[in-house]
Amino acid sequence: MHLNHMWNQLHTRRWITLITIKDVAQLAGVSKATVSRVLNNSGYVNEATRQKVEVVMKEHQYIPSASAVSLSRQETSTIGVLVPEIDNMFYGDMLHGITEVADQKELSLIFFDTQDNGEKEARALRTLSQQRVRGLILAPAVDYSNDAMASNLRKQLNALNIPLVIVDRDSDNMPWDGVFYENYQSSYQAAIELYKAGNRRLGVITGDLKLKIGRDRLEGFRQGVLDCGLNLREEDIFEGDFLTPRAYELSKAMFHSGDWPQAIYTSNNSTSLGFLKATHECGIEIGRDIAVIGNDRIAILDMLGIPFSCVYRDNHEMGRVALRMLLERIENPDRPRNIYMIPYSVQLSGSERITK
Amino acid sequence: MHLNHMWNQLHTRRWITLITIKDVAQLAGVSKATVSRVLNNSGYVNEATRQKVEVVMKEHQYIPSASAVSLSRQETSTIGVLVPEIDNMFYGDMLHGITEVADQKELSLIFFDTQDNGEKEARALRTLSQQRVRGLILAPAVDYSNDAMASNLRKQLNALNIPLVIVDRDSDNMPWDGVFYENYQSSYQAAIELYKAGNRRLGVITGDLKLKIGRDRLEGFRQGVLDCGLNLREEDIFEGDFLTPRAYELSKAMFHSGDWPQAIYTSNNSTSLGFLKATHECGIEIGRDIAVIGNDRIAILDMLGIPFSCVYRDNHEMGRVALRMLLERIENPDRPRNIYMIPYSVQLSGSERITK
DNA sequence: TAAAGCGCTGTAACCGATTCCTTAAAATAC
DNA sequence: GTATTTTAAGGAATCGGTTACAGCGCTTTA
Repeated sequence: MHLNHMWNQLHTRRWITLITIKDVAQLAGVSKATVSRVLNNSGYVNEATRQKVEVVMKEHQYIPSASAVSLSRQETSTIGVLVPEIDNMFYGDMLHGITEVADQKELSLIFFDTQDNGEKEARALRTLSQQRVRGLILAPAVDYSNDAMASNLRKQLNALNIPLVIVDRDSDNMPWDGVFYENYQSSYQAAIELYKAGNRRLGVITGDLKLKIGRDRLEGFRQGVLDCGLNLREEDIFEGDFLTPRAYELSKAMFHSGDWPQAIYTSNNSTSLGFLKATHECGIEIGRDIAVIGNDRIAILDMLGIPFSCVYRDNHEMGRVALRMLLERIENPDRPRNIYMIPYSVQLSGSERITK
Repeated sequence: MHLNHMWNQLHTRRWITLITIKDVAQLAGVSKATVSRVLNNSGYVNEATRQKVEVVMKEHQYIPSASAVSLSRQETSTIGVLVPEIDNMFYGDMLHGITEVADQKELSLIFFDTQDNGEKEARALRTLSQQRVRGLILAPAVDYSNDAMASNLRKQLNALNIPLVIVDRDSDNMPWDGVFYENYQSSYQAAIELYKAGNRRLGVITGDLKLKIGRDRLEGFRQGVLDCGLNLREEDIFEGDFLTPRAYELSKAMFHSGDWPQAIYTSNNSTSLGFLKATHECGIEIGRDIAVIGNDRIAILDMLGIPFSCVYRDNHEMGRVALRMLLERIENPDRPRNIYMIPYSVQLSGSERITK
């Protein structure tokens, strides 16, 4: 109280030099070591001494410096989180799940948005490494087994040698833990559902096929179509990139061509939106002119009562699981690689069927 | 390369002790000070020496510890970001804007989701203070001039004495910089638009009136109604909380009552969604049974071609402005308080009018 | 030719914590 | 009453950087 006041006087409006452990020690008439023991509840401290120190700490609002603690303990209590586009609801939900667990475990999160850009991802990794984060949750921007940047990024990640959980976007032959989604199976299921609803000519707007997640969704769907005794025509495969604008363009072109599949599978939420935008603009009516099933749920559509069938997973849960898994890895660095597959759910609303 | 290898052997699968400045110095045959000079491009360094050091750094993938740097420099390069609910698109967009600028300026973000909870906010502030963040962007969970928790939080923020920008949610008599939105005026405008569209009995689903932002939107709307020569009936003011479930309940009750205003103003995006959900469930048709204008744009509705008129601002821009403002404050702690009002836009789509 | 200045580098103190080691007093055992 | 253990607290090294200062060789200037 008194000290703070003095400092305020000295450098008004400047960065206030916060009170340090040394100050607390002096004010309480003990050594730094003792204050540290009080702080961490470690070792022997006489009850009276503890009280004395605690009073001083409270009175002066002592807050230990995380940098100093990290430096001397040789570890931080921050977790890195890296996602490709935070303005996609999917990652918002996931991040929410992560923050929930982080809050419980008193961890801080350092956050990066890589904007689907491999170079930004590399930069972010470097920064995270400087920060000496305790662990990392990574939703990669690129396919780590494929992309041109990949080998660099892999090297970087290996060099970091940090507890790591990959979320959402799998790559082949990765040594790291992961929380993924049954991309193949859910997409397979999407085909089945479209078939069961009576559609016989099926199409798909794919995601980015440079990503394994994109290929898996296409191949799962394709296999589903085949197993229904149908075939997936080449011209009914529209190669997208998981983003809205491209899906929109593809869909519009498709409708303008005048010839399209009875039913379409859209590979993620952004793709679905692009598709829906096009249907609206082209005067196409779902349930009359075309049927659709999407990957990813779009909560707003449900609220509005707009029928939109989908296969999806719990994004929120995905975030929670990811951080929990990371913590287990941190606890036990030697345990074998762990992969958790978030199960998919099917939500049928009628949009997968042509009724009119 | 060689060193890393050795370490890998020693403690396999353990946290690798990264190479330090001391190691680099030794390997390059110079002192720590010289390495530091190379690192920061400060002071005199002979070109040959610089080369030598840089080679060693590159070869051994030297990455300086942020904790050590912060400790000795007495400042960090991290910014704290605190939002009430990251799974609301609004904050996702804002965060995106923030990350954009942070990336340019090579700043790290420490992120917290307070879930509209004052206690979590207090905890987060404590953690941020430990982290000695360079500055803080805060979208408060509570009204700092009103709420029961407020005085504690205010005290805490004052104690932190950290460069601070408040975003989105204003409070009275706050000494801090802020980036806000023309809540009063935009809501006033909403009333005007509803009037111009021919509606004469207007209603509102408010936000949380414990928040200034909620009160401003209500009062702006009320004044607008009055200035149109109408009055805002008490029974046409539905007191919500900015969240979807409550707005949904209120709207449903309103429709069940059989008597409702010609036009409704919904106070934010979540409120709009609750309202829309209710209209759908109750078989109410917008444009026939009721007109609506919302605060906040809902991008998906535009894509789907669902008419939804609104007053709104650029959330993305809001994030960018906030961080830029924060950086200016950090540069110049003595400058007078700065407030930026994000202008509002009006988007009319027909939903503000009853045509059938 | 001596003093001053410049370019370059190293030594050592420091930032704010933790922790090992030591010492001393108090409590307990024999 | 002495030996041993337990409790309590301080001194000092340490973590990995930054930076003020000193020193040295060489060039420039009076």
